[in-house]
Amino acid sequence: MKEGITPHEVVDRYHALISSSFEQMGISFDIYSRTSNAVHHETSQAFFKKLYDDGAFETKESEQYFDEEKQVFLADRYIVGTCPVCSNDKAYGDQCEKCGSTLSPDQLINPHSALSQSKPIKKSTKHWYFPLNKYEDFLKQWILEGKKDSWKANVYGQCKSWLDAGLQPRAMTRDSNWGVPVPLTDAAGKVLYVWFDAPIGYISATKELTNQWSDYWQQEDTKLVHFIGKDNIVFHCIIFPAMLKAHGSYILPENVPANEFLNIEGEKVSTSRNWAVWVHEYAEDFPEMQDALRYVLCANAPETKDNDFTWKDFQDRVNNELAAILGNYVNRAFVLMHKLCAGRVPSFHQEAKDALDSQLEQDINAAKQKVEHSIEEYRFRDALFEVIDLARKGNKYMQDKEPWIVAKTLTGHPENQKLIDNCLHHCLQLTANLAILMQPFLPFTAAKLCKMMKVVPRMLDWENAGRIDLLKPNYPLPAPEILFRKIEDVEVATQVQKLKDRSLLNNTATPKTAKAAPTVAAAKDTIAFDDFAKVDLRIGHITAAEKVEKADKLLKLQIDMGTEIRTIVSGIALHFKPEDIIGKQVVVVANLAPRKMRGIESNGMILMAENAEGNLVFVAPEAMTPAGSEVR
RNA sequence: GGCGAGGUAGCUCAGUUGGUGAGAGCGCAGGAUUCAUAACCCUGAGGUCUCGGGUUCAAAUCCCGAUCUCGCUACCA
Repeated sequence: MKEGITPHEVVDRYHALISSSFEQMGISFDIYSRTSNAVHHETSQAFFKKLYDDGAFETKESEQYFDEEKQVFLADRYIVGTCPVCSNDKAYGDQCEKCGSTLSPDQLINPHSALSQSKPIKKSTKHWYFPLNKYEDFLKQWILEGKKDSWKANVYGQCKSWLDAGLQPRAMTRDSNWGVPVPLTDAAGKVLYVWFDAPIGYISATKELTNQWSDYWQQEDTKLVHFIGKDNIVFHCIIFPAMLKAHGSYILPENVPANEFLNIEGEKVSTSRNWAVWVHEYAEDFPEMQDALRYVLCANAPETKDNDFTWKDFQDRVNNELAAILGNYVNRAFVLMHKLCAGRVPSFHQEAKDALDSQLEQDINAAKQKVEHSIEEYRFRDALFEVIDLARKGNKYMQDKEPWIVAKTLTGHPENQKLIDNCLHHCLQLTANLAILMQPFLPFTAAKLCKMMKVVPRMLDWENAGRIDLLKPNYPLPAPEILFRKIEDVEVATQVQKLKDRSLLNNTATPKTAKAAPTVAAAKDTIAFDDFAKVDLRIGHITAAEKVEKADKLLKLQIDMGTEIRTIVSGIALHFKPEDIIGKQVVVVANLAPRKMRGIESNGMILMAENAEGNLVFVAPEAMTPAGSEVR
């Protein structure tokens, strides 16, 4: 949290920003709410109370150390005291780093708070645990057996992974002052665990929307579907359903079609590194082109695996699919109609109907079925493809019929006007169908088409799809407008450059870390010089490095300390290859108590700088400095 | 390390319960055309379906092993 801004103000700001971004892109919600509302507090508290009254929770009460000065409960590692085993007076509540003993805070002699140095009092704290393990059988049956065929492989597999590993009771309360208070008399200073109350927020929002909220949540024929990213699967598929089951009067999710991740230009999206395309900036750079972005994001959605958004691909898809296939189709249909049919919707002459006409009618109907089916199966990529494919069929139909060629025969054969009429009649009806089918994906373009076809928005009702009598014959239509303009090469280059420039800027200008840890002091307390002087910092040279087996993050380093070679285990394996760091200078905390990691004793610790992304940089002297040199 | 999801033409992806010579879109090459946003339409080239074993009359599809990518998880003070 930045200086002087309350969590509530942060929520306000982002709620507004995100809300307006959705609006700009034509994404609307029946209710777009937040969990800081009163109705949500009531709802989630009532939910909790119901489970509580039913005895669904297990409480675990424990005497925990409490810092009276800071008014917070202290996590084990924020308690320091004397180790009962080796008498080290800097032992932590969970472990003594000198002798490596695993400790509990109670074992410490003369414990004190690491936050304020004050002597913590023992205070009893109680937390309510939801015994997920008791719902394992239910979840296994419900998901592993019941959802095997309907849920996506990535979702099903992730759930199976959790269930096979075995579920544990999970604390549903926290000691904090931000959040929804636990609705019990003996729970002062406690709030609901965020993943307990957040999904209940869906229920709260429904209540906010309508008095009929229970129709959405308590009727057997309601389908509850969660559209989420893969990082939220466990909460929506395991924890929330178990909660709903425990409560007893709610329906369970029908499906949770979680998507994978979307990268940008080959890199993970990161707001802190500013590797992102911001909606409000897109809106500025590409005015009136919301549908272009909507199209590309949907056509390239990570439905089955992680995908990559690139501006080049954006350009290709907009230019080749939206502009050349869809936009151009509509345009040529309108232009031809103006040239060959006097600017009016031509009649269809049954007597001149041929096989191509019948085929097109079938195609229109089939397209509706396919789009519908795909949407119901949550296959939006496929659905969108079918929309474009229908335009493709329209282009082919027009090409096969060649009304502009037929027009040249009119002087000798005036009856051929019927062929032209039939062709354009169908082409226009197909355009109307395109408007309906594209509406869920490209609402701005659908609206534009309505205007061009001079029909009311109601024509876009889904039931109208497949019909070939949507436009009335003899109805005069205006000149067409261009639906999609092309994206120029320079625009692609500009966007890519923008992305890179900004991200670079962010990397050099240390971003604010946004660690949400309210019970932990942001800055450490002042220490006396004597305390600092106890730390023996030295320059070391890495002489050897190898990966530690069975540990992804650990490297076993040999460090030349001048007088000795030390073994230090460090959690940097994800950032550096062993062979690349040999010879590097590092700053070593030389008098840190030894600690065993993965069975290897580590004698000291090397200093690294870490940015908000968790990227590591060596802290080292600017110039070559002999091993063993002191750092002060 | 354990677990999950992926690895199919240059790119993005389809490939139902194993079975007619492996598909689509884009890109590329060639052709045709001009109503249209140098758009559309036609034709074509391109893949030892990540690799190695196995089961089978038959495997992209099933089994075992390896490898790469992403995620969850453990180990990082």
